[in-house]
Amino acid sequence: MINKKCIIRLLRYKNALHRLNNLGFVKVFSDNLADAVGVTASQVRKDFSLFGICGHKRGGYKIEALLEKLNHILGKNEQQKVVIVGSGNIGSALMKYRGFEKEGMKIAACFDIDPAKYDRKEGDIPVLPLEGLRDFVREHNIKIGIIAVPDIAAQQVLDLMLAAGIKGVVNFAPIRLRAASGAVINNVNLVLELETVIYFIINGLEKSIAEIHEEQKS
Amino acid sequence: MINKKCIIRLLRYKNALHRLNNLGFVKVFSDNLADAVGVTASQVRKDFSLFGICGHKRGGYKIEALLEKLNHILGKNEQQKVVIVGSGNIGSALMKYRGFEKEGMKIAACFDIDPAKYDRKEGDIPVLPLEGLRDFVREHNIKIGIIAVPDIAAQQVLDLMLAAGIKGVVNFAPIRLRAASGAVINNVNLVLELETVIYFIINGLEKSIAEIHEEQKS
DNA sequence: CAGTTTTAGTGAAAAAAATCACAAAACAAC
DNA sequence: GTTGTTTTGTGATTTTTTTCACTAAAACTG
Repeated sequence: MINKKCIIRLLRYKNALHRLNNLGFVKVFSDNLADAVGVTASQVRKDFSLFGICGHKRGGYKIEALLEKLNHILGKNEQQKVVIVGSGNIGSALMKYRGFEKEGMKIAACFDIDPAKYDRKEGDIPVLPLEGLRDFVREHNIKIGIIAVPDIAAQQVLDLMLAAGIKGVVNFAPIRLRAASGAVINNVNLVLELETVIYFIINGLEKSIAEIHEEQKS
Repeated sequence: MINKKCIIRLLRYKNALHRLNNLGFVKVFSDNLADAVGVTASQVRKDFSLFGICGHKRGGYKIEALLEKLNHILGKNEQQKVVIVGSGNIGSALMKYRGFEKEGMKIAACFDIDPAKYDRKEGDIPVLPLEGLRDFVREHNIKIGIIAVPDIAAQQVLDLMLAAGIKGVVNFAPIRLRAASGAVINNVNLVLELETVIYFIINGLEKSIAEIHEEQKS
C-alpha cells in the first residue's frame, strides 16, 4: 500500500509546507495542501493516515509538527553530497543552480572528459577529469550522481558510477538507463517533457486534461 | 481508457524506435520495445491495441511503419516553435541544448527582464526584453512556452504567457503552477527528482524499486 | 451549554491500470 | 503438409490507486 507514488506526494507536501512555512503560515488544512500539490484533500488525508500522521479535527495540521514528521518519515535531512558527470549545457546549469543547496543537497564536484572544461579555481565547484571519479566518490562517500552527458555516453557513465559505489542516479540523457540491482535510477527526459505538452496542445485536449501528472524514475 | 500515461508511453516508444531506426534495425518485437522503455511486453501490445496499431504475428512490427503510425497518432511532426522565459542557468542551458531540434522543436527566442542578458547577435537565439513577449508570441503564432525563472516570478510569467496566447507550458520553477482552463502545464521539479532518488537510497529501498517511474504534469 | 459548523480519519466502493493467459496467425523445418 | 515454435492481439482477471461517504472530534455561536 505504501508505494512510490505516495512517497513522491509526501516529498511534494514537504516542499509545499516549506513554502507555506516561509510565508509565515502556522497551520494548514488538507485542502490547502491538496491545492498546493495538485491532488484531492482526501488523498492528502489518506496519505497521512497511511503513515500515521494525524492533525486536529477542525484545526488542521500544525505546519511545524507536520514538517518534522515528514522529515522523520522521509529520512532526516543530513546534507547529501552529489556528483555530476558532464559539464555541458545541462551539467553546468545544474552546477550553478541554487535550488539544490536550499534543500540540503550539495554538489561536490563535476567530472568531464574534456580538459577544456576542467576548473579547479577556489570557490567554484571543481570540474575534474573523469578518471578521478572513482577515487573522489569513495573518498567523499558519495551515494548520488547526476548524468548530464550525451545519450551515447550515458550507459558507460552509469557503469562507472555504479562501479565507484554510487547508488542512486538522476539521468538527464535522453535514453532510458536500466538499474543494476541495488541501484535506483531516475530518468528525466527533457525533450519528452516538452513533447508531452505539445501532444496535448496540438490535439486540443486542453479541456480534458488540466494537468499532466506523472513521474518517471527507475 | 486512453489516458495520459498511455500517451506518454507512446511518446517513449516513438523515441526508442527512432534510436533503433538510426541503429539500422528494421523490425522490433514487443519485448524489445518494452525493454527499451521499461515496461512489460504486454503493456506495449495493449497500448498498440488501444490505438489499433497492429504488427505481424511472429514478425513483430516494422519500425518504419510503426513510426509512421505513431507520428500520425501523436500529431505529425510539423516543427513546433517554443519560447523560453528566463535566461538564467536553466533557461540558457535549454537554449543551447541540441536535443530539442533533433525532435523537431525550435526555440524561437528567450525573454528576460535583465537587460544584461539581452542578446540580438545574428546566429544566436535572441534574448529579448520580457515586454516583447506578447507581440512576439502573437506574431510567430507560438503555442508552447518554457518557464525558467525563480519560483517567486513563475506565476506572473505564466499569466503573461497565457495572456499572450500560449497554450502549453513546461515549468521548471520549483512551484506547482495551476493551469487555467484550456491550458496544459507540465511542472518539472528538478530538486524533487533528486530528492526522490535520495529518499530511496537512504532508506535502502533499492531492492524493492528498480525503477522510479512517474511524471507530473499539469 | 445546546446546537451548528468545520475538518480530520478511514473503511468501503469505484475507477484505473497493469498483468495474465491463451487463441490465432505466421513462419520454419523436415 | 504436418508439426513445432514464435509472437501478436485481446478478453478476463488482478492489482493498485483514487475517490466517496460517513463518523467523530473539536471549535465556534449565541
